[in-house]
Amino acid sequence: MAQHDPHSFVHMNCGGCPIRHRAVCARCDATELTTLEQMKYYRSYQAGQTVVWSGDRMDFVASVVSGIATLTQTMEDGRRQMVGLLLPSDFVGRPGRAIAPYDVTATTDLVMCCFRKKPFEDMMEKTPHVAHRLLEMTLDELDAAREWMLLLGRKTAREKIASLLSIIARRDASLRLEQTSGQIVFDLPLTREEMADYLGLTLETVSRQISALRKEGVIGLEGKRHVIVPDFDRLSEETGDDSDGGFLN
Amino acid sequence: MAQHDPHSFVHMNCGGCPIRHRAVCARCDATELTTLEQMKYYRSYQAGQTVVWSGDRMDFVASVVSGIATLTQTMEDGRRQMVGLLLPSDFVGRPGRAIAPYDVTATTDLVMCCFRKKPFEDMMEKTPHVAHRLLEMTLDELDAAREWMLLLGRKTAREKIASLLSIIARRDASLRLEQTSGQIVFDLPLTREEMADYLGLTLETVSRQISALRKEGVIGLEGKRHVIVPDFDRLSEETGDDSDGGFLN
DNA sequence: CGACGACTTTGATCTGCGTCAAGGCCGCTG
DNA sequence: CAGCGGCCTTGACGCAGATCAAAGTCGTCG
Repeated sequence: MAQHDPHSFVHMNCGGCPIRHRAVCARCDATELTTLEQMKYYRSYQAGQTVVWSGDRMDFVASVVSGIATLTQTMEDGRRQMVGLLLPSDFVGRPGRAIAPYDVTATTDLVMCCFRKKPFEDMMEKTPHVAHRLLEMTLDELDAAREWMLLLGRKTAREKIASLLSIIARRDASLRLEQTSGQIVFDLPLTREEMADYLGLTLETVSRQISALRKEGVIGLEGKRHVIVPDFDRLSEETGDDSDGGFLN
Repeated sequence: MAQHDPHSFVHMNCGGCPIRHRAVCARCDATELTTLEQMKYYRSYQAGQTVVWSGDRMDFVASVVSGIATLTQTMEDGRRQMVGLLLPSDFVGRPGRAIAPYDVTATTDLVMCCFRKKPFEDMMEKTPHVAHRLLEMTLDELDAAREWMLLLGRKTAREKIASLLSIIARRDASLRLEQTSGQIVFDLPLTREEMADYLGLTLETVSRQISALRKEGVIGLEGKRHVIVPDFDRLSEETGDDSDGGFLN
C-alpha cells in the first residue's frame, strides 16, 4: 500500500531492524545512520500484554519488528473500538505529543524497535528526510483510517467481514502460508472478539457471518480455526468496494 | 484542537490568507515568505459544487479560507460516508499523491487558498519547517479520524448526534453567534442529510434524535432550523465520552 | 401571492444485528 | 484422563435504527 517514490527511503539491510526500511533515508549521511543505530533499542511483549495505556505518558516512538499490535479506544462502559492494526514495519507513536490517546496492546508475541522520543525528535529537526518520510507514512495511515470509516459507517456485517479478510490478506504477505493454484492460505491472527472490535460488531455476529461465508464456499477454514483459505475473487465481490479491489493510486 | 508549541507556526497576518497561519513558519526567512506569497492563488466555489471528484487528478493543495467543505466516499450503490469536514484554516490535499481518493464538496459557499502542487512540494524540500508543521497537522487529523471511528463503530444514534454537536461547537468558534449567560448559540452548517453522512445514520434517524434532544431540553432550535442553543453541559453528558469532554493532551 | 422545490418532521412497519443463553472444541494442568 | 478455562458456534428473541410513506415549513421566483 505504501508507495515509494524514487527518492524515498529504502531498504538498507535485509536482516536488520525494520526501522531502517521505514525511517532511514538513502540520502542521509553516515553520521546520521550511525546516530539512528545508536539510538535504537528493542522491547518484547507477550501476547495479550498492554504496551501503553490510554492516557499514559509515552516517551518513545517505535516500529514493529515482528508480531501484531492493536490500537483501541474504550468507552467508560466498556464498549471498545479498534482504531489501528499494526503489522511488522508499522510505526507507532507521535512525535510532538506526550500522552497516548489510546491503548496499544500486543495481540501476539511482539517485538518492537524503539527510539526515545526526545532524541528522535532532535534527529528529525536535523534530518528533514525523516520528517518527510514520516509525513508520507502518516498520510497513508490517514487514508486507511478513512477507508475504515466507510466500512464502519455504511457496510453490512457480511461486507465488513469480507473487507477485513481482504485487507489482511492483501496487506500482510508474511501471513501467507502457501500459494498453490492461485489460492492464498493465510493464518488469521485475530480472535473473533478482536475482529468484532475492528469491525464495530459483536463477536457472535462475526462468528455467524464467517460461518455463512464458509457454507457458501467463499472462504474455507482449516483445522485450527484461524487458517483461512479464501476464494479471493468471490471474496472481493462481497466487500462492497469498487470491483478491482485494489488501490490504484 | 490543534496545539501550537512555542516553536510552531504563528498567525502572521490577521486579514490575510489562513495559509499563513498554518503553513508559514515564524522561523522562515523573508525569501521563503515571499515565495509562498507569490505561489498562492484563490478559488471560489458555490454551495453544493464539487471541488474534486474521487479518482480525479488533483494538482494543487489548499487551505480553506472561508466556508465549509466535506470529504466523502461513495459506494457503487450510492451509500455515502463523510470522512472529513473542512472548516476555515483546514488543509486539503496530499503532497506526494496525484489522485484524490475521495470527493471534495463545498457545502456552503467556499473560498480556498491554493498552491500548485509541484512548486509547493519543491518548497517543502527546501523549508523543513513546513514539512514539520504539515506532519503535525496530519497527525491531528489522524487522531480526529480515530475518534470518529469510535463514534461510527460503537456509539448509539443519540450519542452520535450529541458528539457531532459538541465537536462542531467546540471546534469552530466562528460559528458561535452569541455567548450570553454561558449559552452557546451557533449556526449549524449542515443539512440533516449531511449530518447523517457524517454519522453513518439515515436522515430520518438524525431528525428524530434531534427532535428528542430538543423535547428534553438538552438543545434548543431557533427560527430557521439551523440555529442551535445547546445546554452544553447536558449535551456533553450525552456523548458517551469521558466526562471532562475535552482533549487534555 | 401562489406554486414549486428543497429540506425537515413524523408515523408505521420491517429487519439486521445485538443480547442472552446453552453447548461444543481443544489445549493445559493436576 | 478428568476437569477446567478460553475460545468458538448456534439458537431464540428483542430492539435500535432502516425503510417506506405522507405531510409540514420555508424560501424563492414567476
